[in-house]
Amino acid sequence: MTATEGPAAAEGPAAAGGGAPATAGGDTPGRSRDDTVATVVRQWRAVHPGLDTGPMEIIGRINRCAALLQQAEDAPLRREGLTRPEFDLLGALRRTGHELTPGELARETFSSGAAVTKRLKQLSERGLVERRGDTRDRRVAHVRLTDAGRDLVDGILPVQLAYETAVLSGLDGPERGELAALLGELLGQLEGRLGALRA
Amino acid sequence: MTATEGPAAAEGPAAAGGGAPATAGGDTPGRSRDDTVATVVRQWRAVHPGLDTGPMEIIGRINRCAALLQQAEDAPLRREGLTRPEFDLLGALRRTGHELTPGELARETFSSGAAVTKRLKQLSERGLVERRGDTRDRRVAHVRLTDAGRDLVDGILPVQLAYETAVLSGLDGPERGELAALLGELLGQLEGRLGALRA
DNA sequence: TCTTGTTACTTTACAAGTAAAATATCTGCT
DNA sequence: AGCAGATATTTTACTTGTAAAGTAACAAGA
Repeated sequence: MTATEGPAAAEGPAAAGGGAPATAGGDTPGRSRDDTVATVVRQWRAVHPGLDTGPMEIIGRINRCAALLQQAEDAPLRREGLTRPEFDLLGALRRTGHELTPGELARETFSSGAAVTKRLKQLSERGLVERRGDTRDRRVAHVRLTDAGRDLVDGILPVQLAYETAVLSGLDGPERGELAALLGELLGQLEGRLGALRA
Repeated sequence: MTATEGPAAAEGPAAAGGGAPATAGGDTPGRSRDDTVATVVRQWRAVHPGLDTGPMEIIGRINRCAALLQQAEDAPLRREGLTRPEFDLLGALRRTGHELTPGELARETFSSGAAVTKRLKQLSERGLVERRGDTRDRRVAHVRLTDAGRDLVDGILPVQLAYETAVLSGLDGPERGELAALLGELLGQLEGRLGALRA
């Protein structure tokens, strides 16, 4: 984002900047609840009328949504004494269905190796994961869920999904589909191209 | 997100879950770059066929996009020796155009008061902000940008916006407009209703 | 005027992540 | 065999955020 769209500051007016007005849910009845980003972008435009604040409308909102969603969704996890990164780690083991090495967990989980090391230590102290050394290559470890770990994940997952469904219930079916598709396209591009941009 | 959509783990298939298929840019020529979330959701569905993984497609992607965007966009800021939260704070002062109290900065910036206190300390040591006590109420302080602070923000902002534009260039104009509108609607709902849900 | 409650901000103790260095082990070549 | 360079993971030192307590100052009623 431009200036202020971290989890912290926000940006941009309603739907101006980018391109076309909303396709589907732009100006339906009770919809247009003005979001914080709209206000922030308005302020920026008043101060710097020349700048194209379009990107703020997307990036600012993504960041702000991510922050709010995370805060909200941490609740069910905390009830079970897990942080999200911890749950992500356990979830990676659960959904792949097999053992993973710390390195694979780091990649799967988009976090650093050092962070994974720390989490594994805690999770294994809690009896949720177990590790075993590779017999061929003694540098590598293999991590697997214990029964308790698997049960914990399986118990939380439906609750989380139900909670998420409730959180998204403000959008109707078609809107959710559109949003998912657009985000998927953006994400695909970001994942494919960001390395290049960064260089 | 459900299980794994923090900045860490991801989720869900392409566009299935939610509702309608993509409105505009669903299956155009070279588009459908498969994103990580799609893979993750596929894995979850294989393990738990009964669960509705729809929310993952949105929430997982928002989180992942936020993580990638943040990493990418930190670059221009770091060049100037700022973290994003620091820039957000300076930006809040710049875009409002007047002094703010620490408390207002915390609200404007969506961060805790303690965090603002720390940042202000560092930023004023660097000569980017100044503080003065309120004469009426000696509990409150007023923070303002120094000239150096203002120049720094004004110098970075265009670079950031240009960078963001480049990052979003994978989407065409109408898609960007749609995405901004949908995110705006979601965010409006989240900001208005999350407190209620949390309760 | 005391004193109770609130507000504004800061401090402290602590949890968690990161980058860079450290360890240990493997691979391929000579 | 022996060594140079890669890999896999952990360790260390440090940064930053948070929650909770602490400090200071205001407001309003008894």
